[in-house]
Amino acid sequence: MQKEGSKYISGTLIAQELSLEPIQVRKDLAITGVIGKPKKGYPVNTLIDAIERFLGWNSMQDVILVGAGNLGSALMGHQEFRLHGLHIVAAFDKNTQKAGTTIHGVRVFSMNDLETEVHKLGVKVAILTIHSPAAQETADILVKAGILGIWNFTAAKLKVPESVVVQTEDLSSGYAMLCVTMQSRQDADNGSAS
Amino acid sequence: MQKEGSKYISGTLIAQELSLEPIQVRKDLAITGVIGKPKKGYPVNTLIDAIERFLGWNSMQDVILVGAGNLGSALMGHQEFRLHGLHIVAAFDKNTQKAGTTIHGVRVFSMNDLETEVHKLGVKVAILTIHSPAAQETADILVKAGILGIWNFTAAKLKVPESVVVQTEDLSSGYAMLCVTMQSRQDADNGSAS
DNA sequence: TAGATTGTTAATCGATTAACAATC
DNA sequence: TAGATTGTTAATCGATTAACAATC
Repeated sequence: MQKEGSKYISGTLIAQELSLEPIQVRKDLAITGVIGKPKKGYPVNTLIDAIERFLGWNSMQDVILVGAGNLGSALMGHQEFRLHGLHIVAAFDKNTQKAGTTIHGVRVFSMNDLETEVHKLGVKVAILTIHSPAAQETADILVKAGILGIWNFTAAKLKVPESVVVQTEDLSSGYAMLCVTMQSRQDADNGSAS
Repeated sequence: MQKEGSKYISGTLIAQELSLEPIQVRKDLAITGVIGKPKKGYPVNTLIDAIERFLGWNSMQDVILVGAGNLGSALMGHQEFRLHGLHIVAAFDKNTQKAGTTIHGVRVFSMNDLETEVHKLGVKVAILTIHSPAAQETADILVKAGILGIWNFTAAKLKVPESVVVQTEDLSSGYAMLCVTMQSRQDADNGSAS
């Protein structure tokens, strides 16, 4: 809508586009504090700004990545993150052979350099893409280094001080969710057919 | 507990281990249908079996992957999936140069072969790891080929028939969640300090 | 003015948590 | 028996949805 030069967009239209109910859209947009005009809708530019600010997409944040394996490397090369304020400035791996190399433009360090680099770079957020069994001990190292937010891609339920925020992205759980939903869908179909 | 030879485990202990409330554990375990013994707890072997069956970890499921880029390749090489019943049997990419190659042991095909291969392999689930802008049209192709479950790693909100299940794993949303939680945590701290 | 759309207040819903009798 | 633990039933909570007056 912004590209098309529209000044306003209605919650009704957004809802239609996203297959949601208008009330859902209005409630969500209320969080941003943007006020709409009855009959016209919400001011497009203001709304985009507010949402981007709310989601933290307006400013780049430097983060580190721990575990430069398959998944870690993929995330370092994931271009879409740039659009959403995420900048990976350094990676760490327990495999000392990787230290000194560069993956998708990101320098890889030894785990021993972690605390020093975190202080030097002043980063507050870490992406955790190591194997699950070593997750807790690595999280402890991150917390000790002063990290305040952990984006956790392992299956481990991390125990951290309450000052530290953990966002877990457990891929296997996501897949299990898909399977369970498909299964219950199928059961429902069979049930109704009998 | 199974390795240690214990026959029973109490919900209280599980809760302690996972930093949950006992009632939460009891409610969740009730879904599996396993019945525990007062004073002793739940039978360990039976419980593990039931949970694995519920989550679909007991049987391997063949799936395809569409979009053999950074993220797609990482998922093909992700060993942990094997433990959770997920087996990627073929990959597809719009880049015809990749067709015929093998990534982490998975054969890559042209998008043109998708429908044929889906029928030949009899797969019902697809992992979608392409760029967001092309997500909807690719989802349409998958649906047309008979796919019933889509594990969606793009930021797009896919529109599919109600017979098809979509599980979206939007990485950027996950990161936004982390940022918003950290922000509100910080605001709360400042608020209490004033 | 008429009607679409907002924002607020109330109602519904589902999930989480609490309470407690049953039981090994 | 005493006490820990389960499973069920009720209460609480937060989020989603509905209803509707305000307004451009």
